[in-house]
Amino acid sequence: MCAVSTSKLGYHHGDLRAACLTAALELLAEGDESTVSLRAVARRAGVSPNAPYRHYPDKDALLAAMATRGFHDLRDALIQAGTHAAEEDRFVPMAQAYVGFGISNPALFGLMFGHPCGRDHPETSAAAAETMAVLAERVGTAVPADRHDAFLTGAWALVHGLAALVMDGKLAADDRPALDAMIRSVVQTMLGQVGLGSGARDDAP
Amino acid sequence: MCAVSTSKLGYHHGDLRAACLTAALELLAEGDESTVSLRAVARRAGVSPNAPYRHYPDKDALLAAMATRGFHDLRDALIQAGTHAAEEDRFVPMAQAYVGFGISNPALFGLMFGHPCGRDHPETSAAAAETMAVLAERVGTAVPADRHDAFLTGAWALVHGLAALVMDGKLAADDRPALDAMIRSVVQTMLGQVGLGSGARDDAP
DNA sequence: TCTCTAATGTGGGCATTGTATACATCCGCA
DNA sequence: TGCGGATGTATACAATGCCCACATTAGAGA
Repeated sequence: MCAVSTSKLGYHHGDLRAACLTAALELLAEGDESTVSLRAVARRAGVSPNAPYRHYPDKDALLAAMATRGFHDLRDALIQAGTHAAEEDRFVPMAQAYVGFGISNPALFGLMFGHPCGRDHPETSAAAAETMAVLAERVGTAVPADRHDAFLTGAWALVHGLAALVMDGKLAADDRPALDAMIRSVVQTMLGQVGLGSGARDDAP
Repeated sequence: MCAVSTSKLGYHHGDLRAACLTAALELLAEGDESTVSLRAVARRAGVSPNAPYRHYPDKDALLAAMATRGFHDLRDALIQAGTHAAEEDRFVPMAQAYVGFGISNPALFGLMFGHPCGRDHPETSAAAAETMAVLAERVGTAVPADRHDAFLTGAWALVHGLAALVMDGKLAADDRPALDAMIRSVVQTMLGQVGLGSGARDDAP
C-alpha cells in the first residue's frame, strides 16, 4: 500500500504521517470519536506513543486531517452520484449519496460537521467548501434565478438535515432501499414545487 | 434559587444533583464540550471530585441530563414562537427560533444532536421526541394530507440543516436580523408552495 | 430522646490520555 | 567519511474518568 521506499520498517517507519491517518480512520470506523486517542493511533501504527507528534502538532490536527479526508470522499461520492442521472433529476441521487455517506461513516460525519477541529484548519475548511461547491454547481443550473441563493441554501440544509436526523435515529433507516425511497419522496415533495424534481414520480427506480 | 432546605451547605449540599447540572451547563456555555469534566463540575459545585457519582452513574449520564434540559428549552422556545404567529405563517418564526437556539447554545446543541450520550438514555430520547412533536403538531395542520409525512420530514430536516450549517459557520450569520431574513427567505422558497409560508391566504384566527 | 441505617460526601488510588522535554537513531549529502 | 536534520524513543507530568474504603449526616423507628 505504501510506496515510499518501504523496505524494512525499522527505526524509521517510511510514511508515518499517512499510517497515522489511516490508523485513526480505522479506529474511528470501529468505534466512536472517543476510540481515537493519539496513543491508540501510535499503537496501531506500531510506533511509540509520541511519534505522531513529529507529523501532527496536536490531536486536533490529526482530527482535522481525518475530516479533510472525509470531505474529499464525500465530494467524490457526490460527483459520482451526480453524473449518473439526468440533469433535472440530479438532486435525488446526490441527496441519497450524501445521506448514504453519513450512514456508512457516522463517526467521521460527526467529526466533519460537529467537531470544532476543522475550524482553525484551512485545509479542512477548503475541503468542506469544495464539497459544497459540487452540490451547488451540479444543482444550481436548474434553479430559477430569482431565488437562486435561497434555493441552494435550502437544498443544502435539506440534505444535511436529512443526514443528521437519519444518523441520529430520529428517522427510521433499517433498510437502505426504503431509506432511499424516503429520501426521494421527501426531496421531490420539497423541491417539486420550485422547478426541480421530476414532477410526480414517486416509485423507486 | 434552590428551595430544598438550603440552610448551611455543610457536609451535605442540599441538592447536588441540580447543582451539578447547572454547573455543567455553565461550563458548557463558557467553553465547548471538552470544558465539561466531572471534576470541574464538582469543583464549581464546591464539592469533592467524586461527589457527583452519587447522583450520576457516569459522565454520560450527566451529559444526557444536560441534553434533556436542552431539548426542553428548545421545545419551549418553539412553542412560544409558534403562538406568536398566524397559523399559516408559523413555520418561519419556528425555524428562526430553532436556529436561534442553536446560535445561542452551540455547544449544547452539538451535545443534543451530535453526542451519542442520549442514545441509551430514555429520558433524553423522550425529550427529543417531545420537541419534534411540537414542530410536527404546529405545522402538520396546514399540510396537504397525501404528502404529510414527507413534508414533515422535509420541514424538520430543513430547519435542522439550517441550524447545523449556520452553527458550522458555513452560512454567514454575523447579524441576527440578517440571519432571520435569510431563514425567512429560504423557508418561504422551499415551503411557500406547499400551503405554508407567507402565501395567498389572509384570514386571521 | 436515642440509636441505627441508608444516603450522601471525602480521600486515596489506578489506568489512560494529551503533551513537553531530552535523548537515540537513521538517511542523505558534503 | 562524517555531519546535520529529520524522525522515532524514553521519561515525565498534570488532568481525567472511575473504583474503593471510609466519614458524616439526616431522618425514621424505638
